[in-house]
Amino acid sequence: MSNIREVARLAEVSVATVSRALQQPELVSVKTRNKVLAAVKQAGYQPNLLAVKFRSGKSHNLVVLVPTVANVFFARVISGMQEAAQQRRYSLLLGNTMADDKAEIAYARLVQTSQADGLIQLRAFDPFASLDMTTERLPMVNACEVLDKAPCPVVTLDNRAAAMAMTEHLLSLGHRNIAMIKGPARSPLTRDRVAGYRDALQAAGVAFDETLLCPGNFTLQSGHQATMLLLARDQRPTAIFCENDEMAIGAIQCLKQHGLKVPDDISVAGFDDISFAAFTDPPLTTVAQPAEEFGRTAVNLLIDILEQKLTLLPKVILPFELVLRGSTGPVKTSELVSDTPAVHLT
Amino acid sequence: MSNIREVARLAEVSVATVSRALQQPELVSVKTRNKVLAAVKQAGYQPNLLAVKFRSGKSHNLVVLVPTVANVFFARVISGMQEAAQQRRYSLLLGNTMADDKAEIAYARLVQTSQADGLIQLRAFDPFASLDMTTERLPMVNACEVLDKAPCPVVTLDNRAAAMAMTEHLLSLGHRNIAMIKGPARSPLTRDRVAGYRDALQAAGVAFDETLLCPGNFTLQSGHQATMLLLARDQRPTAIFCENDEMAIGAIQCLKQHGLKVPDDISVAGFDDISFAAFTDPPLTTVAQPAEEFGRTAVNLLIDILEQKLTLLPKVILPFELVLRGSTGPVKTSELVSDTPAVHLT
DNA sequence: ACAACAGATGTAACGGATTACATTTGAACT
DNA sequence: AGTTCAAATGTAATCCGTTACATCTGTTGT
Repeated sequence: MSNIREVARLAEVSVATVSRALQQPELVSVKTRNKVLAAVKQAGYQPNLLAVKFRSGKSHNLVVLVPTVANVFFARVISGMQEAAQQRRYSLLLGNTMADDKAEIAYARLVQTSQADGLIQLRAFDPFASLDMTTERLPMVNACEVLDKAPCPVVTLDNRAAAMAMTEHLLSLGHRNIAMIKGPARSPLTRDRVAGYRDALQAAGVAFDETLLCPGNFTLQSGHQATMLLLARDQRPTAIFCENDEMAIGAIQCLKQHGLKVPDDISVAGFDDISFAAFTDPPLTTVAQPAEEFGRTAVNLLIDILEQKLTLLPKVILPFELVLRGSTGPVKTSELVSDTPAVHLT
Repeated sequence: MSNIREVARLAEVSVATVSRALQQPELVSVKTRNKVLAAVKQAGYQPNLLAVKFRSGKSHNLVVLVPTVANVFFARVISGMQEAAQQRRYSLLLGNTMADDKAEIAYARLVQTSQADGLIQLRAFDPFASLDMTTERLPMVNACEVLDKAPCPVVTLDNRAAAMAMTEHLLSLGHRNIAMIKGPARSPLTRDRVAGYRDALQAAGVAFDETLLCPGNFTLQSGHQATMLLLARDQRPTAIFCENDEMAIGAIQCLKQHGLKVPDDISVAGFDDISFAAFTDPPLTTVAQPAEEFGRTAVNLLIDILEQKLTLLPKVILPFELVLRGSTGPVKTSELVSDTPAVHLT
């Protein structure tokens, strides 16, 4: 690979002139510039950007920590990141961490060792916290699943309000016996969605029943399994609110396998509005999140920090939207009579 | 950030000794090593890997060009890549290119400018070909959708045989009027799958009908749209073979919306075996591809080339598997009588 | 004709780690 | 004690582009 000295030799100028001709063309004469450009062409010269990065101390890389790219929602977030990063001439180093703390800490080291300038975390975990930090805090943005008191800017959505809105929708259809299939117990995201669900129940004067909360892990399978448990109950729920669409799709399949009709027998709602949500049978009622916008915002925020265009650490809250499709419907009157004696007796 | 000189000063040794103590511990005395390690700790020293990479000329980064990460199949491929890359201590620079040649060429420049050591392309396009190459060929591996005469190792699957196998399955169920929803026309992948489909028809003595080939673009929507066109025909197909699962899911939804039963009225088959395939109603019959294995193999191959563990350029062909689920079934006898007079008349 | 000054170009230091080569240290042996 | 040799360590060059500073060239004004 030819280097700048080779070009300088061919153009019969100094290396400084070559560098200037390519960086700030207005600083060299037209004649020299042409000579240099000709030499560049002749030598097939490509500046070694590893050298440029080394000298400048900036890698122009961003680490992205994703619990799993196989999740359709995260895939959309990554698309958005990609778009923003490309526009601002940064590259993304992808870390598919399977939500493993150790793996995330290993990726965080890319920032510590100057291989990346900053990090975007899509999970409620601070990988820098466990790094022996003699230095100051490294640049980071936390998006989607955010830490309660993140030491960095966050991009999130009012999960509590969103879950409340969806629960209110189900309540308005007459459902009183609403199950929720949650995410992993420790996640603040899950906690907030459960809180929103409880808010809505409370506002409607419906008693909260802890046993209607089923653990899941955001996969199709876990939605299926949780639904099996719900169907085994003495008193079946009339609606199931899943914390993401994958689990909702798993739930719908389980219900059908047991000969139940959605929404006639049981309503199902999801969260995220992945592309498949509009293609289930019936189409899935869900909470739409602006996934790509999450990605774009997180990247732009991080780059703003890196380029010092930002002084304070903002908290961006993106809007959600209730998408009502066919998987939720009014509770059956027969259900009210047969399955919920409490209502009948009052 | 402290550097190696700082550590050398603290440990009262030379920078060379510090470097050796950290790289090849057997070359320094135990006493010195301990002094150095203490100094490293005290200084909070982290080697600047940008400097290491610059000096070594190896970035230990690989560019991955993906048409779209939002596609579930590619998401799985990326997971596999990630896994292999991490094991061999490489990082992945993700390029979500939307199948845009210009974007891909831009990413290819990362390799040309030493920011990445090699490139993995998941599409049938050579981004290096359009780069003014005074130098030799840059390291690349082509996987999944491969070029006909790729100037590099490829990892692929016998798409022709796979499509033939699935078509044979449909033929064995009595279907004679089998539509195919294709991918983009120019893709060799699509061409091969169409060829396999034709092979099977020919072997079974069934006439090939060009109008049964519908263009699609691998999205849910395109599967839906193509199916609309098929349903508008005078003579409806009794089976639809889609070149990926997303399109098959779109097709199933469309059929249901028109009051048709799958597979009783029309059978549907897909390709890829994405996680959602097992959760459709009915579950989707499809061709399983070892997606993660594609990713792992591509990465390992590329790294082998980079580390010169490979002399010739191999072509790896991974196995496929027919996954028979509920979306395909025997053709209805009534169909044979009413809808396919050609069969009746012979 | 000369001073003053801007514009163009060159020289060399710099960034941080690695490593070839040179030098020192110390142990083992006669 | 002196020689030999291996082990340990140090010195300085190197990777490649950028840029502060120095120098040179040519123009303008008096």
